[in-house]
Amino acid sequence: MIVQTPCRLCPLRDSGAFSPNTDAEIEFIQAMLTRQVKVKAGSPILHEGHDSKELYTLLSGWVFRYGSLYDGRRQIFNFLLPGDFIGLQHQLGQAAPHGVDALTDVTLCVFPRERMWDLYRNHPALGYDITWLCAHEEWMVDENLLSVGRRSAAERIAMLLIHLYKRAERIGLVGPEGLPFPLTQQHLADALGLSLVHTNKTLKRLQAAGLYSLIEGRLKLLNPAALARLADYYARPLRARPLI
Amino acid sequence: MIVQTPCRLCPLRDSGAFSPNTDAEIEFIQAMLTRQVKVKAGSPILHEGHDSKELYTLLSGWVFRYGSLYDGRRQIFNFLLPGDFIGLQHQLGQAAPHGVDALTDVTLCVFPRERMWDLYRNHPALGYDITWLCAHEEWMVDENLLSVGRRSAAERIAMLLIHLYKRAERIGLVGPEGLPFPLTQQHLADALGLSLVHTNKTLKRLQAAGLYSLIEGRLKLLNPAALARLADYYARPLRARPLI
DNA sequence: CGACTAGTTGAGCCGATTCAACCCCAGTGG
DNA sequence: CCACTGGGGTTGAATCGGCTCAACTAGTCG
Repeated sequence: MIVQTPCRLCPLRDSGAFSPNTDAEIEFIQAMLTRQVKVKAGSPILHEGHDSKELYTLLSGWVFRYGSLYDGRRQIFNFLLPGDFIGLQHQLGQAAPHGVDALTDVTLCVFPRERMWDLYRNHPALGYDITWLCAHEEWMVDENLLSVGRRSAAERIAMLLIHLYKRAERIGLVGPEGLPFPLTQQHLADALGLSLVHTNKTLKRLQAAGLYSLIEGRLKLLNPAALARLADYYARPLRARPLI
Repeated sequence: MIVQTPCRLCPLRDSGAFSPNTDAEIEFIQAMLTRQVKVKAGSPILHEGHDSKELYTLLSGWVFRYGSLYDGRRQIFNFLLPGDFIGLQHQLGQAAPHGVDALTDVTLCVFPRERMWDLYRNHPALGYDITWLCAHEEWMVDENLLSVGRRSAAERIAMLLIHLYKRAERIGLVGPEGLPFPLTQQHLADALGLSLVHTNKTLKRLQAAGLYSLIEGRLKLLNPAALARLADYYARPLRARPLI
């Protein structure tokens, strides 16, 4: 498949959420990019237990990372939004410790893993950025672990809704009608460490309490303050983040 | 405080668990090292909500990383053993999203954060290694999240015991009497997302079933196969890991 | 000798789970 | 055209794993 837009004109960079790169860096990224691929909603991107020779940047769409147990119990580790980087956790030649599935139709920028080394050598700033992205993702998993380990069902839901909303807002995904929200209740349950039924009931309770609305697949936070209080959510100062 | 041993002779490197570095790299690390510090068991190393200008490599002792909620509920994200790197998640000038406490008496190698940039520029391989360490730590948090989200109490405990034991074994911490095990039941509970009381009861059940023993602070896995089955644990192939 | 920390154990309760229906809607194929 | 199917969502009932409360032991430290 042909690359539609050159990295220089990457639509993500317009959102203002990402830190600028030098022309040389962008050129290098462009040269490293082997192709773009589209993946259908619901399809796997990386298989649990297989290795992959590629890394991806999520250009558009939603994706989630998960692990599972032999009997099918599944835990979603985190959700990835456009601009996020996929595949760092996989050591080359080693089985993937987790799976990655497309939540919506998705466009990916594909990078060969063996070029990574060139990146670190030729553009140390980009190497630094990749570490940043990795640390950032770990922070998100930490947050989720704190939720699953110590928050009640309602608190977990509040946290997840706020957090996803803020992230999406940052990259310009929130329109006047709210945020197009592709998660099913099963996804929520799997991310929160809850059962589907209990997720549903708690969701309804929060909705009835007027904390949020979800109409025609669009999420609105009707009472962000109450949600934040419930979740014990603190907004971290927003700053530009790297984009590879 | 004076640095006791030069990095070249770092005792950790003898365990065979770490990948070798070139002389130039080790020299660079040595030059970056500002000092070594000792921290008493139970003392904080990084404060939740404060920023730090330093990074650390854990030279000896055990440490844990945690987050907490306004009312004191605490979740331990992971435990760090000698050779692990501390402080990546903190953005410079940004409040730490988590705290790090010493579990035992601890020795740390201290690196100034502002030298990181030099490291990436002068020794891209070391930059690559740091990314590796970060990805590895994220993987451990993933594992823990899978436990807390989807495993039963007994399964969680089995998983944690095996995992800690294997990691400690790898770096030569396991002696003929077993593994010196510094965690209290409160630590276990906080790591597993369980209450102290329930952790205690489940622990006793597993012990009575002959799966492990913990005498005089030393852990032995009496029935590793049964533990692994219970936890749905798969050993990943062991390979040398970077050490900074 | 308190005072404090870590561990142990029982009783009762509750949040979350499982099981089981049922609804709505969008495909899809006869 | 309609019957059938499957995915997503909703709801009630019964159950249970894990929680809280509470009391008690053993060891250690000043």
